[in-house]
Amino acid sequence: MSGGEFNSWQSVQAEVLRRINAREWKPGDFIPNEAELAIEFGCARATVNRALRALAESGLLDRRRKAGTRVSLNPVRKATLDIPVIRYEIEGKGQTYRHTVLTQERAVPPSGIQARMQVEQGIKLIHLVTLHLADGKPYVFGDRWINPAAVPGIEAADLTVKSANEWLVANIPFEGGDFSFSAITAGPREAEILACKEGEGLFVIDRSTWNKGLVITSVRLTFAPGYQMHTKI
Amino acid sequence: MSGGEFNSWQSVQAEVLRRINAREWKPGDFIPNEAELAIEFGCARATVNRALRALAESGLLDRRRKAGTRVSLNPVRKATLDIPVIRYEIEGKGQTYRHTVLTQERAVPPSGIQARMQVEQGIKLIHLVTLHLADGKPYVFGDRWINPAAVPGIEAADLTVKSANEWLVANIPFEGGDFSFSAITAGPREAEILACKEGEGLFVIDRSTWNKGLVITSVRLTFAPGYQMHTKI
DNA sequence: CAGGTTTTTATGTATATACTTATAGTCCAA
DNA sequence: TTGGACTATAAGTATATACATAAAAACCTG
Repeated sequence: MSGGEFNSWQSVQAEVLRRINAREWKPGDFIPNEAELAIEFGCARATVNRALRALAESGLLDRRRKAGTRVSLNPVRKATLDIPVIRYEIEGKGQTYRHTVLTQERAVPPSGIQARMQVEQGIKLIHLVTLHLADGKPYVFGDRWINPAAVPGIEAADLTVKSANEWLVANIPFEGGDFSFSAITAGPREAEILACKEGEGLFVIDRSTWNKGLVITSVRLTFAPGYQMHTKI
Repeated sequence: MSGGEFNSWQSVQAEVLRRINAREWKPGDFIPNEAELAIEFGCARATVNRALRALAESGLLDRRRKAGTRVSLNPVRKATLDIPVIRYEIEGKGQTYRHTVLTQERAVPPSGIQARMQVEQGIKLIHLVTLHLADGKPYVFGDRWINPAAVPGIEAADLTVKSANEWLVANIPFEGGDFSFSAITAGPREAEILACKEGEGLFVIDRSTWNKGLVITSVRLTFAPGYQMHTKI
């Protein structure tokens, strides 16, 4: 034992990874505890802790107090994906960005939205339909509901200049958000707005964000055919 | 100054978050350095470091040596999503899981797969089409290519018992993976396998995983209509 | 003043030590 | 045999200290 050349948490992490990959430690196995590993690696326990904590965060190890650390049995892989602002996404591809507001109104939301946003029945919300274009071609359109009670200042904002999303990101802090990703079949409305055929499969992101218990906004982004969201582990 | 009640990195993190949300520190602003915050909060610099590091990892702060720490200008929100094993996903909903192998063959892959998997032209790979069912109904089907050179033992495995994915997860370590999410329009083949109508929008995950420079497997999962992938920030 | 060198500084990390906390396991009593 | 109390243990965290490292800023020098 006591190799003694492990003097950074990254090197400890690499060695632990190596052992997992080499199946010296198999899925489900308990690995030695921090104190033992610290002795073996010739470093402080805090260094081992740092390495193992990072691996646990990425889902490769399961750690529980008193129980110990084990190699994940069913490694629920955690992919982290960046939720970009659409303008940056388009500009990042070297295309020119433009957006137009198709409709803007105050209206009582349909019951699905009303429930999702947890507002009382009959309350009017801001309803905004916008189209984002890349090099002049439809890229994605957003059907968005905003709760004005949760967004001071929204009434005064000119959302034709900055998109609603950008305005909200810049002006309203938020605690969290729900995302769901799915596919829909293009109906007449989607086909017209996105200039695609009826019956095409379209990628959809539904998102709501909230702050201090209030749902700020709920939006459905419907992307033009061919859109891909990409990520790596 | 020197409030002095911040004695855990979580409480420091909460206070920093509060200041960001309250716009005491605005996007783009530099915040005081670790040493100053440690004095103000009445804790050790390591504690401040732990709190700020976590916030930086989640994308809310930008940190650079010597330059300092600032509130992110365009907070690229990072959502982490769990990539589940399909069986667990189905069983987690209380449904019964079953899977069938539709076809299994060794074949030269089409050029797209061949390029993606970085194998030489003309090399035969294992091609596997499987259908996963929830409560007897089609849930998702997988069109998978496996590089046998990267997967010792796959020839001997009986993939009709355990699904290919489960077998691979349990037996072959991997370093990383590419994921992409998109929507397709159901053609005759998809409609038949998934028992849906032609022309419906279907959610699709394309994934390849690799280890030691070799692409192990590349799979396209095509989900039955209505599938949603969910995540929170 | 351009270009390179040195200094300064804020974050990054390692370590020993001490204490906290969750909890698996054990023990005991009803 | 069950269920609650106790205990031992492994991870989790805080702290002071020291040093490493990247990079901005200041300083030369030709």
